[in-house]
Amino acid sequence: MLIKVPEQGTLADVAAHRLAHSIVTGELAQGQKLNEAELAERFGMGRGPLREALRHLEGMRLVTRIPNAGTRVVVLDRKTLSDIYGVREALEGMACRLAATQMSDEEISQLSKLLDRHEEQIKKEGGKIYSQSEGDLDFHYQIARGSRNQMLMDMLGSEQYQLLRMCRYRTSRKAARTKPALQQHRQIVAALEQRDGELAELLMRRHIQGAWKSISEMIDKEEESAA
Amino acid sequence: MLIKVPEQGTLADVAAHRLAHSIVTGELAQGQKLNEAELAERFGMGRGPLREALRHLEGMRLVTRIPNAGTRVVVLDRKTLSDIYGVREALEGMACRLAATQMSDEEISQLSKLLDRHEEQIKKEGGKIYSQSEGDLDFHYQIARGSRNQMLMDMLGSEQYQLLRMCRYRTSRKAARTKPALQQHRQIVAALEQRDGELAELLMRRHIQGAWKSISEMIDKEEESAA
DNA sequence: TCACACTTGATTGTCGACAATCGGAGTGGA
DNA sequence: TCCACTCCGATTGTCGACAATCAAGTGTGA
Repeated sequence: MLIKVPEQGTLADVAAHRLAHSIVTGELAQGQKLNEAELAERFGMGRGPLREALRHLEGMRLVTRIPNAGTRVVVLDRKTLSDIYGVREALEGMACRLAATQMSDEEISQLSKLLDRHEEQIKKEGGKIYSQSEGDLDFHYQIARGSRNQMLMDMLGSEQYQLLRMCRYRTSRKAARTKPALQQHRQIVAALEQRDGELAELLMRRHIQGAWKSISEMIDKEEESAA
Repeated sequence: MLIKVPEQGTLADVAAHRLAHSIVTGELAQGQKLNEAELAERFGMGRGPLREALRHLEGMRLVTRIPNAGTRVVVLDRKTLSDIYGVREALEGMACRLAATQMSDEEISQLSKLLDRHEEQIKKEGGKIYSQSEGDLDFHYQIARGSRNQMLMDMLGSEQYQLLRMCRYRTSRKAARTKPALQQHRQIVAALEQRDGELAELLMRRHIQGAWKSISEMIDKEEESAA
C-alpha cells in the first residue's frame, strides 16, 4: 500500500494524509472548496494543524490556495494531465535507465515476482482494477527506488505526485489496458535483467505514452458524452 | 529577479519567502536548527504563521522536519547535489526539447537579447558572479516557461527547486565557468532558432553535465582542503 | 428598474496561552 | 569509572478566541 496511514505523528500529518486520500479517491470533488472549520471539526482537531496540513497539500499541488479566499481541491483538466504525463515520461524514463545499472539482481528478481502476483490477481478478479492500479504504482515506485536517486524517488514516490494516483482513480474505471500494461512491464523487467538502460528507458517512455494515449481517449469520450 | 518579495499576502507567505532567501543565500547555515519562537519574534509574528511557512519549506525540501524534534536546514551533501543535477538534466532537457517547438520567434529573440545583456555584464564586472547566477537562472527559467508545461515550470521555477539556487550560491564563489556557460547558452538559443528540439535537448544536457562536473570538482577541492 | 453604497454574515488570518514531548544535566548505585 | 535513572528546562504541538478580510444580500436614491 502506498497510502501511508500514520495514525501517529502530529495531527497535521494525519490530516494531510487523510485529506490527500480523500482527494485522490475523489471523495472530495475537484474544485470543491475546503472549509477549515468544518474539516477541523470532522477530524476532531483545531484549525492550526489543519492549516498546516493544507499548506502541505498545497506543496503537493493537490489543492490551490488563494489568500483570504480559501483553498480548493485542484482541478485536473486535460492540459494539466498532459503536462503531468509529459514530466512523468521524462522522470520515469530516467529512473529506468538508472535502475538498469543500479538495481541488484535480487531486486530485479523481486520485481519480476511482483509482476507474477500482479498477473495472478488479474486472472482471478478481472475487473478489480483498483488493486491493479495500486500494484502498478508499486511497480513504478520500485523502479524509482532502484534508481538510487533520492530526489527522483521523492518526486515519483509517496510524497510528491499524488496527482498521479489522482488521475488513476479518475480514469481507472474502465481501464481495459491492464493486459498490455502488464506485458510492457514484463518487457521492462527483461531489459533491466539485461542491464540495458537505454532499452529500459525507451520501453518505459513508450509505456507511459501508451497510458497517456489511453487516458486521453477516455477523456475525449467523457467530454463527448457530457456534451 | 527570481526572488519574489511579496510583502503582501499572508504572514506565512512572507515568512516562507524570507526564510527561503536566508537559506538559499547561506545566511542560515546548512543543518542549522530553526527555533520557532526565535524566528517568530525576529519576523515579528506569531508561531502559527511561522509553522505554516516551515511546512511550506518542507515541501520545497529546503528544510527537514522531525516530529517533536524541530526542523533543520537541509544539508546538501555530494550525493544530494548529484541527484539534483541528474533530475535537472532530465527536466531541463525536456524543457528545451519542448521549447524548440513551443516558443515564439519573439520569445527566442528575447532570450538572445538576455544573453547579450548577460555578456555585457560579464565584460563589465568580470568577478560579479552573483548577477551571473541570477541571470543564468533567468535563462533556464525562460526556457522552462517556453516549454508551455506548467508542471515543468513549477518544478524548475520559483516554487520548487530553490535547492538549485542554493547550490549556486554555495558554489558560485569561484565559478570560472561563466564564459563557456555563456557560449553553451548561445548554442542552445541557436538550436531553438533552428527549431531543432533534439539538438537543443542534447546541448542543454551537456551544459548541465558540465556544470555538475565543475561543481563536483569544486567540492573535491573543498574536501581536500578541509581534510 | 438599475446602479451603488452599506451592512452583515461567514470565513480566513493571527495571536497568546496551555499541554505534551524530548534532550540533557545531575545524581545515585554497582 | 561507568551506567542507568530521574528530574527539569526548553521546545514543539495544540487549542480557543479575537481581528481582518471578503462576499453576498439589502436598502436607497436617481
